[in-house]
Amino acid sequence: MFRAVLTDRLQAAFTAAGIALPEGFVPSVVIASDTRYGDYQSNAAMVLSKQLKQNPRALAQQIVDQLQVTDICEKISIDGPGFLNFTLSPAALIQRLSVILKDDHVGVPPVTKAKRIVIDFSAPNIAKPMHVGHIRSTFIGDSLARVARFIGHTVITDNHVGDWGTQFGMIIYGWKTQLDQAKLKLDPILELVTVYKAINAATKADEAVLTLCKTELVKLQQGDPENLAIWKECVRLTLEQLEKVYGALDVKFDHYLGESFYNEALAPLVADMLEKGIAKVSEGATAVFSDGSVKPENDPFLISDKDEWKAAPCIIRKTDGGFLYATTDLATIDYRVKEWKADEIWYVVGAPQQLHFRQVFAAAKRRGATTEMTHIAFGSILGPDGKMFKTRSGETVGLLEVIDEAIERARAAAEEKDQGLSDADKDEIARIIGSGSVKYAELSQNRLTDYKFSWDKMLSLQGNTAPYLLNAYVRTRSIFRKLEGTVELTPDLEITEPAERALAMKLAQFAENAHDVLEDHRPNLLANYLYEVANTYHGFYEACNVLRSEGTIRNTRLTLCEATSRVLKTGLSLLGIQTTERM
RNA sequence: GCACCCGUAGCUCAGUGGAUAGAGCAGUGGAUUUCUAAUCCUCUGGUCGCAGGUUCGAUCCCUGCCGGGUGCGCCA
Repeated sequence: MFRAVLTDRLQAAFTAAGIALPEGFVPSVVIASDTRYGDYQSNAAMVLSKQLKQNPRALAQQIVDQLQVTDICEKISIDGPGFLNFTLSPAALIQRLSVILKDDHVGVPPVTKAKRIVIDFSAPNIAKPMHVGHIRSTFIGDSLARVARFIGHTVITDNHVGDWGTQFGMIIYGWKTQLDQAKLKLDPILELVTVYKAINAATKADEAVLTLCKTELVKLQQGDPENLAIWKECVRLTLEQLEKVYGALDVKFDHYLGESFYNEALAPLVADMLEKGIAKVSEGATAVFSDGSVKPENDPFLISDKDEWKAAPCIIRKTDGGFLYATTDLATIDYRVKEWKADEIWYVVGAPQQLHFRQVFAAAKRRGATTEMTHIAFGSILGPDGKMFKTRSGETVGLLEVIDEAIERARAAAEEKDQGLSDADKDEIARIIGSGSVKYAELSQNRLTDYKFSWDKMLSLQGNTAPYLLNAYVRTRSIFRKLEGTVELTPDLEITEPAERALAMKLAQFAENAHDVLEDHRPNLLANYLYEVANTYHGFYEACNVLRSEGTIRNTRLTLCEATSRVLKTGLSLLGIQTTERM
């Protein structure tokens, strides 16, 4: 908010000073790297000085002479080689506080241009449990969806479940030959996984089993009633259980349009692409090749082999007539564009699939799609050996297992602290802290970095973790509980202590931070910001007693507490983390 | 081979074309008859993988190397 205003004012000052800005140049204003210099800073004068052949400090002075910011700044200075440093006035900060208190969006302005955004995330496979690898897609996708909605976009979340594919040959064969109905009732996914693993192992030992599985798959694809019924039951049972998991994680989807939903569209899609010359038949398969529209090194359909660029086609139909991952994705894009009128589609999928998406996006564009498609990639979660967790063999840590353990540890901590709460309250608090900790551990990290899975990392309750942020929130609420009766917060505010000012300043930055998150699809920016808010609040809390203060000072401090409370609660909710009044 | 991602403190990780590169953990020494200590404050800890280049200024951008990971015609 302040950043945007200062940017506008700077631009106006350039105009007023008669300085013509280069085409497309927008003076950048950022939060000051060191608060000693001010609250915000701009390097515009230094950047322009070369192009305009002027001394940067002299140029800065010209701008300052024309700058009209007295309504929000108490001081502007030119420092070092030509930095413009802005110090906000107490009045401006106070005004911001009252906005944070009253506004139902906590002072975060909506986007100027709302878009329709489809977000594709989580996407678990049928008959396979969600493991820690699903943490990233699920939590990052959910958080991005929350933030996008919060700042005014229309968001459609779609869980593109892996409910069709070659694994069903094995599952159906296993269902027919060794399914345990009793166990299926108890824990459907576990039983299906057990069966799948057993058959998978059997196919490796015995070629004949593999052939039988393939037969079952073909029958399914040809619409055999029995196999179709088994498949449907597998999907139903798995989805039912998945819904419970998502419920526990507080993750919601608008749609569950799995791969099977697009089956009917695949044959016509391939026919259409052949007809339009986008795809062609090669070695029996149908595939999309390079159209030579971009440089070879940027072309997803080319690969270099000994100084020679060779075709790296994207296959959309196998020699045996079967369709592939890419085919379904193309049909899915059609649907999302046509039915949902998507302006943008975001895929929250791991980095290893980058090439796949580059090919699919390029193919979709050749078919005329103008929708902006973004692959929001993330790094892998590695095993203790530093290598990728293997999903095929299934030797990974289960998602629910992690959450349960986290809740248990939080429960133990609550027990140890013993605030005299009921068991039910402790359970609820442990649930919020436990699942919040796991989410925060994921979301506070840069999505592109690979990381080693560690129980300690996921479950730590000390340091930069969810409990730290929740504890700050709890401290704000505790003060209001002690007030005995409601206190009317009045607009007469006065900032006297540095800790008060620092907190007010930090809270004001929420307006900018929420938008920055979507700039690069990075929830960790929000997590980091909230950590700073909590840290600043804890500092304020130690330095400034609220309840023992009086008059305007007390009113100001209470206002700061309420504003902190609102920013933390809202911010955490954008990460998908709930808050608790006590802990 | 080619493409993409990563390399920052003992460990786990943030961060940015700008001013003295930051947190947490671990280690150290303190603070509380509390507004909830799941807190705060000290100190210790760095050739930002290496070498060039662009720039007034590079850990960040470019090039080349080194190291780790991933992906590259009929799995999803």
